[in-house]
Amino acid sequence: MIDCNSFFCSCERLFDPALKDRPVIVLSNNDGCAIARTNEAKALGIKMGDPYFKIKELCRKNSVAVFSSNFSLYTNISERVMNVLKKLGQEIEVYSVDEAWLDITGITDDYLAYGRVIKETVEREVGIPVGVGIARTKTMSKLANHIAKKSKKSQGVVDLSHGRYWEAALKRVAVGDIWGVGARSAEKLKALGIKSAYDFAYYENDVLIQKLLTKTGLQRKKELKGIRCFNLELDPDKKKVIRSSRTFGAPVYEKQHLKEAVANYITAACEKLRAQQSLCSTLVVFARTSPFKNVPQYYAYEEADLKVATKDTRKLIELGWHLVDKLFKGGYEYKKAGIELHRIVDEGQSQLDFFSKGDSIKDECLMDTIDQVNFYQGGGTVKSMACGVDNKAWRMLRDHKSPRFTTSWYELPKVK
DNA sequence: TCTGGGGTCCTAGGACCC
DNA sequence: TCTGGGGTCCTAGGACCC
Repeated sequence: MIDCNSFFCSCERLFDPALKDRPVIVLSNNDGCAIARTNEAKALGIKMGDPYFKIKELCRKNSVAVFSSNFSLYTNISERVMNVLKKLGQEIEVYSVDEAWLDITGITDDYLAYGRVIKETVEREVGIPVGVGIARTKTMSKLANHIAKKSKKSQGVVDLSHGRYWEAALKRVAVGDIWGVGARSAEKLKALGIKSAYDFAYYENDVLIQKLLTKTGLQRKKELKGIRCFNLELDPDKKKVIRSSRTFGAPVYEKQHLKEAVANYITAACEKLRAQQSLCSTLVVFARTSPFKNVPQYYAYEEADLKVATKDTRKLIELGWHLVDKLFKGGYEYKKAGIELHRIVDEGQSQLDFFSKGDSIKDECLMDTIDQVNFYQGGGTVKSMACGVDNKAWRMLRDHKSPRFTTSWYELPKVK
């Protein structure tokens, strides 16, 4: 298991060496809360998910470098990391933007040394620091990675593939830090006297564990003892749900603005839908007021089915607007809206309807062409007028965004 | 003024079938 | 006195992940 350290922050540091040793944080959309922190920032007491307005003063006093999230940059750097990793193992499963599992079975007889090679290679070729955890199962390698992050002595690489440090490792990790054991499960286990990963692995009543934590919970327990239950997923499944939602930069009061936002979200979701060669036949639209604000609250949710599945942005926008008409109530401060595409099926496998038509060849060609134009000319070059022109009323706030150094010709770093 | 976004898997229970 | 047995599909909600 290879995991990038403070990934988003490390991406920002990559293009500004002066940030080395300085505390750095990256904020969520709308500059809402902290979603990535370097160790220096963690040491200042900044927690994951802390609202920015609450820590602003702390950041100013300690000259914390603050960034809005810059996902085009992070995604691109992530691809580079994964490409380097691919060359270093037999098989790879990219687990998230900053994590991957690599199968290094039989590549070496010294896994610890090879782990260091992996770490050094990524750092040299991409410039992103990583931690490496090596073990026989996914759950154990996650645990090894967890220790690699915490223990200074390990220098970022921990090998638990042999028995030597295995017990000690289980004893030093709290049960709630096991991959897949969240707060709720940890609480239930505590009631049984299980505190460490070691207690968990050696708890004798498997039937009770399955009852409390379901099948996957028991599988994780087995994995701690080296019994493999989760394999590398080399061919990731297509998405079964595609969601797009945003908090607004400013509250929205007008139906027309809500419709614009919804049209934009549908556009983004449909691009993903077409990219995985799927169709969908259920659309969900929701909108809500801010639960943090002392104003009249309203949560609205509507869904509708199409007779025949589609990937045509225009059809779904039309349906989406219809749903906004149904759910909109005036007099509320809308702070967030979103859409979901459900009942997703593969192209060519959708159920036809005797009386209604699916997407025509012409529709499909139009969508393909728009996707290609937007790919080569930049997102949003061609879009539906339904998406609005300036979106000023509700657009996201991003006051601290770094340039898209690696994905926009206009924002390339300058060399003096 | 002010608190993110996008996913997956599992289970129980309802509804239905023969 | 007193009404079987075996199965599937779907959905909502819980829990978890990054």
